Amino acid sequence: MIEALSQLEQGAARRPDPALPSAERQEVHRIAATLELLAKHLHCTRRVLHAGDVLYHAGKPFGQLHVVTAGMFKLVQLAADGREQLVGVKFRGDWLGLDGMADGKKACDAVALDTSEVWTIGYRALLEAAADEPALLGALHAAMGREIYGEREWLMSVCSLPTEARVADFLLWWAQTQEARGLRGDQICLRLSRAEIGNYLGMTLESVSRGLSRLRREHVIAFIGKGRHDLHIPDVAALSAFVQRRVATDLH
Amino acid sequence: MIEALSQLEQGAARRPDPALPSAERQEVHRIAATLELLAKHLHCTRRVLHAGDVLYHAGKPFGQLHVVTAGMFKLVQLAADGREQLVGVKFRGDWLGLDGMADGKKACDAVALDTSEVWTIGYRALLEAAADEPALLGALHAAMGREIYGEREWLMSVCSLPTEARVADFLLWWAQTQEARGLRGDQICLRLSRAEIGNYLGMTLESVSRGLSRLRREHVIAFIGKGRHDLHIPDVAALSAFVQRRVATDLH
DNA sequence: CGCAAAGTTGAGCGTCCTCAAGCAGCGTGG
DNA sequence: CCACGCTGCTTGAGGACGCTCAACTTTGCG
Repeated sequence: MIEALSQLEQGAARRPDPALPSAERQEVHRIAATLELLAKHLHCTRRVLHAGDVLYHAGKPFGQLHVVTAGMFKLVQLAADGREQLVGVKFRGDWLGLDGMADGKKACDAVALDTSEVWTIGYRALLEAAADEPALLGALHAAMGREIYGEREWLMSVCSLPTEARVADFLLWWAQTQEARGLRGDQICLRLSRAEIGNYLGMTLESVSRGLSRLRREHVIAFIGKGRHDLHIPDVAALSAFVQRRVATDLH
Repeated sequence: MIEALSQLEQGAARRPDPALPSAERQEVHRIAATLELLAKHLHCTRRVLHAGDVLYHAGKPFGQLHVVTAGMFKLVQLAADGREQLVGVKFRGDWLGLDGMADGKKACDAVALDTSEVWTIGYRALLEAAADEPALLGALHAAMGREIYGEREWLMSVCSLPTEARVADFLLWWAQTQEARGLRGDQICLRLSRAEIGNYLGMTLESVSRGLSRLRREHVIAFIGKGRHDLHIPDVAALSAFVQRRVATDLH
């Protein structure tokens, strides 16, 4: 049981350091190791979804966990009073369905944003297999810890950054997330509408549009092709600097 | 291992306890059962802290988990650029230190807001004990699931409610949280300064003050005593209605 | 009693939202 | 093939909400 902790307790040294190649490698490796672990000890049902497909709906009984192996998902939470909130965007290596552990029911919808693949595993099966291979638990717990930490980071952005910086910070996060997974860190295919981004960022779609336009005008980003969904980030550091400038002036 | 799930998977079904009136009793019972479980199977170090005492600092190596048995804690996260964010307030039954599972280091500071008690357990010890009593894992996972869900709920408030409603929603959450734990649901001792509340809610301390004043003027809340920290909620439903009114008009 | 710290309240202003018009991409059908 | 309409995006003008700045009040503590 002790070995289970190696992954968890040693993973430590990592801090979000922009574009450090080693950090990138490490994340890629971590994900690959986790998937290998799952494949080795569990029966993983693999499923391919296309853009718009719903992996699960809120309210569905909990019992399965999913790991994204390719593509992207959005998580949408619905409040009793009808408010709808985009609460997360998930990439390769992220786990889906963790929120259902609270009360046995999924708390949100998970919808594919692109052609995606998930591996589905039973929660019970995971626990049973963990008796033999405790590292499985380590992987689950690390995923949950990342989920918690990531949401807090996000809350900080929403609470402390003005709209344009929030848009920039969002793109920065997206780019770094992709890069950490071995994908291109300088190019983003936004598969969310302006309205969805605005919902996620706590602003109107017009503000998102204005923010993106501002970034384009300052040559921090550039649109690719006709559509306004694919964009290029010539210099990630410049994007980061854009955010920091707003923080600094805001803290006065 | 299967039995471990009873708590998790059936907890959803609202345990049939017709005599006991509310979800309140259920939550109280759940917490008591969890604490009993921990005490029975683990060596829990009990520690009392006073207002201002730091339970742990960010960056400290992960290895221990804490369960609040009395009092209240705040969680403060510090960003690399100096921004400080209050990311949570924790009461009896809540777990502390879960965020450290992501990368082996605590991600935030935990500070007692009042005279409080925590039970501290080793993560390794928990895993080892879970081999005999799988319900321990169920408790841990449920706590993490609640953490994730709660943060998403909070994100929704911050993103979709105007300032005054956010203040009201915050008080409502606080009152309901207390009530669910068997404490008074109509009385709140805010042990946070206006500045801290503002930080948590993503607004300035002046806006918090104005929001509270507005609620007092409309007799939705009332201050108790000289200090502006203790307040009374004559009608929780009215507080809830105050929030909903803002949602409705905002959704136009 | 006096000082420091925290909270309240008001006035002015800036950011962001609202409303509205115009534009671009794209599928459909004449 | 282009007209057409639909949807989503952009941009502008005006206004409202919330922030800034500042004065004042209250509380708590030596």
